[in-house]
Amino acid sequence: MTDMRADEPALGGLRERKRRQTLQRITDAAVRLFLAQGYEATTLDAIAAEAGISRRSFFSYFRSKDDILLSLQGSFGDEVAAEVLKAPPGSTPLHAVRDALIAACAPYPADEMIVIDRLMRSSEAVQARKQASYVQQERTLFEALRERWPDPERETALRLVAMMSIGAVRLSLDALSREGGRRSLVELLGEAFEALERAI
Amino acid sequence: MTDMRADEPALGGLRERKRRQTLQRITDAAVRLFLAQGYEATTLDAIAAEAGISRRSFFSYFRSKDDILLSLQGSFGDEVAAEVLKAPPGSTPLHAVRDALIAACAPYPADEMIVIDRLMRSSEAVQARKQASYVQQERTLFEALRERWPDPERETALRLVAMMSIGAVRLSLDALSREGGRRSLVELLGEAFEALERAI
DNA sequence: TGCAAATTTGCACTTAGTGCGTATATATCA
DNA sequence: TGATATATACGCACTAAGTGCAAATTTGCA
Repeated sequence: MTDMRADEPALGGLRERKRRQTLQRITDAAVRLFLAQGYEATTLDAIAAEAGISRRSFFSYFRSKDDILLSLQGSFGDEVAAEVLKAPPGSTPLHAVRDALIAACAPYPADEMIVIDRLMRSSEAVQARKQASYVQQERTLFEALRERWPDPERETALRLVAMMSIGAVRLSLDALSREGGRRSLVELLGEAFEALERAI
Repeated sequence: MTDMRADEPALGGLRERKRRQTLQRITDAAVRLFLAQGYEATTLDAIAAEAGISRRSFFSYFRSKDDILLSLQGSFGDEVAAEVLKAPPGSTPLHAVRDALIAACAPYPADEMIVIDRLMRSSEAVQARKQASYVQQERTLFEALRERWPDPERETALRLVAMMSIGAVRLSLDALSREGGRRSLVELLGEAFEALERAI
């Protein structure tokens, strides 16, 4: 389990490294238990024990049990927003977002996404917070779009682009889970945006 | 506080009537306390005491503290869906939804909506579940649309219509709160749909 | 009135999450 | 290297939400 790659020579001091390791250990332990016994049935005591820390210390890594699952989502929204800011001149907002999204999704393996999605559905509270995070991502995306196309006249239109794009992500992820991964997320996203453009 | 109107001659038996009264008393008590001390600072013990019931009985009226606030939203989504099913022949899906939404929103007073919205923002969990309820409403709306326009070819387009419509509701409610009620929800909804149609 | 069903309640329990004080490990600098 | 500051880990006691269960009370109805 020596997880240090040659090209990442132990970033930060020992303190930071240990912290990252512990964080990973907690996440791994939690996901293992969630898959084995279900989310609700897994107590924080069990997770802490499995990760080899005290119950109290858990809360210096996560604010709540829900946050473990939510952290699996990563900082997807920010990546997309950063990409949108770099959209080449002449491109349309919708195309820029589509390309950014597809580029950002491509690296993630579908089966992992499906597992995470299934886990998240097992808790109503987590599921709800996931929906809320879409709204947050929509906001982030809108801010990026407004910075890239600052014309005040377009503001409402950009709000709609953000809304429709995040909506497309949502519909695509739903479809991915529904279909059990028969088609890739990139493919589904492409299709969703195609439908979007046909409608427009 | 005799709350019986002449045209509603005590629906149901005494049991049902008392139950509705108690439900109302709990809601009133809770909202009063939330406004006075804030959501998080108000305990279930306090709500139960204020409503004149035991803490244990509270849970035979609401599944959780969050549910009190969520219940204030009403069954908006179902009303809209029912209205969409009755859309006149020849109307387009987007117009049908727009009209249904505007009709359904009209009766609710803006200031009340703003108060509820503000209360909901005071709890992250409640706010999250509110976003989740939008997703649910989107699903309900889509089902209604598919029933009214059953052509399988249009299914994806109808999914998008549902998404954009609920999105418009979300953006309009946000704007209502942001503007503090200077413009009515009906007006804001109309504007949102106008922008939507311009984009299409 | 008397019996069945629904409602209310108290009590004990589990779990999530917080505050606080202390011990221990790591970082920094002389 | 050693002293000191700082971050981390932990134990303990606490609050508050939510559940299961069984007894007590109230209501519906014959």
